[in-house]
Amino acid sequence: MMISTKGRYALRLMIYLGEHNTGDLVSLKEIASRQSISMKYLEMIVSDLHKGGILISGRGKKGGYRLAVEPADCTIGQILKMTEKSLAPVNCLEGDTVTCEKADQCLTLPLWRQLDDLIDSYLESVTLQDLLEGNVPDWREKPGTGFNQL
Amino acid sequence: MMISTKGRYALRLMIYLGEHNTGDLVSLKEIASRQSISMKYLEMIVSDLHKGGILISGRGKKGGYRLAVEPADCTIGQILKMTEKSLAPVNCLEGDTVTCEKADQCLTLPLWRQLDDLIDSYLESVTLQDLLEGNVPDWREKPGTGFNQL
DNA sequence: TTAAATCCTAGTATATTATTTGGAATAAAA
DNA sequence: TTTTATTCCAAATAATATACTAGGATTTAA
Repeated sequence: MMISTKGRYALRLMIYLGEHNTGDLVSLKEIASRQSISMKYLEMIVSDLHKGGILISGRGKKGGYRLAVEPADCTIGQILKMTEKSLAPVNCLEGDTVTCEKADQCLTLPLWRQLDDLIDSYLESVTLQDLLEGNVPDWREKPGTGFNQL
Repeated sequence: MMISTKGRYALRLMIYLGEHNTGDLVSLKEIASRQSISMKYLEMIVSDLHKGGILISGRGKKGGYRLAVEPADCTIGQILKMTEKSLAPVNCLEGDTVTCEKADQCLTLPLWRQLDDLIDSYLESVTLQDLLEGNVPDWREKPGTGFNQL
């Protein structure tokens, strides 16, 4: 499994805020109880998203969070990259450069690179808005359009 | 990371056997030393591949392993499914059926299904022969052909 | 001044992955 | 027939990563 509960919770949180995108702040307490997620765990997740700049927060009583971006401008890839350490399908591709000394003779590395690129491209092609609308793009559909046209 | 060292070692082992595909048996000792992998760890991996029917083994002195299939008929997806518990990108999709009670109202599930299908399709589109030739298909190339035509 | 919230750091429990240990069974070679 | 080199099998342990909790400081509206 490549995407942990942390990333999945982050998505569910972003969806919740997208569904309650009125301009008012929503408290973690509310989200935690509605989504049955530990509030303390959510705090850590929200912290990542806040630092990533896609959430606006307000402290003190009546504090909480709201989206800092338009759902249509926020990709799933962006969200997951803020919360997951890495989206790479293999260890070899974590970090910016491949450190393995056998990299230049490795017959599998090109495979992992392709897979990594494929996954990243797909996740960057889907937006929060798509999820909110229940309109997740089908990668098989309409060859030459949408994802296949990237 | 979705693919563990176990799966990566399995691929490297299959590649080694593909490169020494003479009909003779190759011992784990040889593979372990050439690939710098613990022999005892390889034993477990080879056991999975053997049970999966893509290796032929011989016991006793002069024993070892060789491919039971043509490299062109053996997909990377097949190999990885024999060694990895699951190739699913999220927990939710492990096992045959989705057990989550909120599955029918989950706005993220369709996304995970698409991603899972995309990954599986790509890994099933690449064969051991492709890796041996250094010919890993580029999913972006030639829209409507190869992977894009699936 | 109180209450309800964010914010921050660190600790712990759990699960998964990686690897080792120890040996039985088999078969070729000496 | 004994030795040696191998596969085969089950279980134990070590290392790492993930999930979650604890405790409290800070902020702000009521």
